[in-house]
Amino acid sequence: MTTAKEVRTRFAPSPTGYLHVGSARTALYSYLYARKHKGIFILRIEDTDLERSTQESVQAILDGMEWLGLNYDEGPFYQTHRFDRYKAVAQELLAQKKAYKCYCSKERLEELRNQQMANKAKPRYDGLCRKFMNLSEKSPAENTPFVIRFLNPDDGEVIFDDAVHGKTVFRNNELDDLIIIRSDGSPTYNFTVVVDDWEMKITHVIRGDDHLNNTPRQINILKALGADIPVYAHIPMILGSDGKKLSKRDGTTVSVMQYKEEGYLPHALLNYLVRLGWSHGDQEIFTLQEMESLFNLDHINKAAASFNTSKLIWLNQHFIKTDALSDTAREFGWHLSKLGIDLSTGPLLTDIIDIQKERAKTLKEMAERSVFFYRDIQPPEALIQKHITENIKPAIKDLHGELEKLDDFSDEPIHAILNSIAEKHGLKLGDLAQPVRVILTGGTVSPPLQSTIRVLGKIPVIQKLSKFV
RNA sequence: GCUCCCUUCGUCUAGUGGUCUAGGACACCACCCUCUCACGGUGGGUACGCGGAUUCGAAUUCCGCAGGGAGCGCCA
Repeated sequence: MTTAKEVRTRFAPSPTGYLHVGSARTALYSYLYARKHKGIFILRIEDTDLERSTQESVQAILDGMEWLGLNYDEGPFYQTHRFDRYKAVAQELLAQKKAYKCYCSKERLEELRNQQMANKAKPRYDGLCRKFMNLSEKSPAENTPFVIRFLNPDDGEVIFDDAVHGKTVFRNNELDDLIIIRSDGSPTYNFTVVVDDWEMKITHVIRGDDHLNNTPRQINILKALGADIPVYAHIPMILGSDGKKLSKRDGTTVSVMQYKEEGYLPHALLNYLVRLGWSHGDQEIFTLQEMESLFNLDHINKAAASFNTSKLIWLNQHFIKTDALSDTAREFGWHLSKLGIDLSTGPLLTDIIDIQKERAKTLKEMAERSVFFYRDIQPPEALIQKHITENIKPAIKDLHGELEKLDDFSDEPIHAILNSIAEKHGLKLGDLAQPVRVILTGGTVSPPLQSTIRVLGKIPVIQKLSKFV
C-alpha cells in the first residue's frame, strides 16, 4: 500500500497592483484544494520583475488574503530572495548541456522576429547559439554579454492531462529555446516558476488558463531537472459583464479590498467566486466548511465566466441575513467607524444588525442607515411639515407618556402601545408610525418601529419624542 | 500570421447517449403579505452557435465552420 503524497498547492501572484478578484479566485481554488486534502497551501510572491514590483502591492496582496481568510501554511516566499538558487540550477543545466549561453544581440532577435512575422510564421528563436555547445566552435570573447537559454527538445510532443481540460498535447517543434537567465544575471518567470514548484514540492498547480501555453515549456524544464511533473489545473478566466477582459472600465470592481470598502462580507465574495466556474450540482449557498469539504477539480468549467455583480449582491444580502451576527458585526463595525462613529456611544452592533439585516444589500448601506442610532438627526423641515401634523400631535404626546411608563422595553409591549394609541385616536397604525419614525430616525425608512424603539433605548426615545409634544 | 483553448436561458450553471416538451440560481415582470424600506410566498417568459457524421436515439460522441479568448518578450 502506498501512502498518498501530501497535497501541496501554491498561489503565486506578482506584486504589481492590488489583489485582483480573478487572482483571488485562483488563490481560493488552490486554498480549498489543499484544505480538502489536508494538504499545504503556500504563498509565493513572484517579484522578479524589479521594475514593476512594489512593497505596497505585496501588502495589498497580504491584506486581501487576510480579509478573505485565505490563510497559507508556508510563506510568503519571495523569489527575489532566491536568486542564488535559480542561478545555481541554471549553472547545473549548463554543465549538463541542457542549457546554453546565447550571445545573440537584442537587435538580431528583433530582426529575426520581424522576418518571421513577415513570413507569417510564429516568431521564435532559431537556435543559432546552440553551435557553441560544440567545443569545436569558438565562443565569443569573455566579456560579450550573454543570456542562458534552455535547450528545448526538437521533436516529440509534450502531453499532459490537465485536471480541467483533459489531455493536452503540444508539439515540441512549436517551442523554442527560451531564456532562463537574462544578460544581467536575473532569472526569468518560466524558470523561477519551475525551480520553485520543484523545490517547494508542489503537487497541484492551479492557475489561470492564460498559462496553458507556458505549461509545455515548464514541463520540459522540469523533465530536464529530473523533477516530478505536478498535476495542472488551468482554470478559465473571469470576464467583465461586457464579456471582455475584467477591468474597471465596465464598472466592475476588480480589487478585493475594494469589495470590503463597498460593504461585502468576505463569505459572500468567497461563495460568489467559488461558484464562478465551479459547481456542486445545483447548490448555490456554501458555508466555509462546505467549500472546504466539497471543492474538487472535477467540476470546474472550461469556459470563461462573466462577472455578475447582482448575484454577488444577492449572496451578500443572503449572508447578512443568515451569518452569525457576531461575524457580521466585525465588518459592520468597521463601516460605522469609517463614518466617524464612536461605537461606544450606541447600541450593541449585533442588536442593530439583527433588525437591519433584512433591508441591507451591503454593510456600507446598513451603516449609513444606522447612523441615527448614534447621532441625533434632526428631521428635515419638509418631513416635519408633512408628517408631524397638528392632529397627530396628541397621539405622539400619548405615546411619549406611555413609553415613559413602560418598564419592559421589548417589541411586544411597545407594539401593543403603538396599536392602542393609534386606535384611541382613530388612526391607522401607519398614520402614527410614519411620524414617529421621522422623529426618531430623521427619515422615513427604518426597521419596524417597535424594534427601532427598542434598540434605540428608552432614554433616547423619550428625549426625541419630548421635542414634539 | 502561427499554436493552443473555449462555445446550454441576459448572467452563473445542472446535464457525462434515452428519465430533457433541457433543471436550479441571479436579474426581470405580475400578484399576495405589509407601519416605511425591505424580507418572504406564488406564478411567468427566455438557452443547447451553425453544418455534417455515428446511432434505433445526441445538449451529451466524431469532423468541419463560425465566433470568442490566450500565448508567441532579456513581462509575469
